[in-house]
Amino acid sequence: MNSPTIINIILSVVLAVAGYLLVPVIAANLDPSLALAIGLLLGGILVPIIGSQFSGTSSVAQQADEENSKTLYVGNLPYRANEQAVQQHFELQGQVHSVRLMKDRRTGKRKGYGFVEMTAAGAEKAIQNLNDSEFQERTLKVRMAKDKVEE
DNA sequence: GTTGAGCGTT
Repeated sequence: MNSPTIINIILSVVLAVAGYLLVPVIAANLDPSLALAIGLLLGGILVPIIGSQFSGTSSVAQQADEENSKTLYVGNLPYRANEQAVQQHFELQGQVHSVRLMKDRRTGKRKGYGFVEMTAAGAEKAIQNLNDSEFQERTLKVRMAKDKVEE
């Protein structure tokens, strides 16, 4: 479950060893220990980027909270609503991890719906309290999101 | 600058 942490360590070591072995070939007069340091540095920079491509998480601190998080589908949002307002609205029900308002990739115009990721307890409360409730003159639709691995 | 059912992001 928490394999990203282990994978990060392994990738860091692999990159460090690779740097240790490759640098003498590239620059024969360079200190091998310096190559090891460069390898570790590359690991520290690249691994979080690579890891985020797989798990969607970039911080170890977030993983504990994301373990029991659920994604809500929120429809009928007003076009003028921004993520901050939506997040503050849902935070009244529980801890909000992320808010994604879907917009057209070309024009950037909002499509009027989005996804709110929050704790399981907060998600349940949000559905009960925020579904069919008023938000900036609009009646919200709040449900559990499809597909994505939940719970 | 408009619109109004829906389930998306590398």
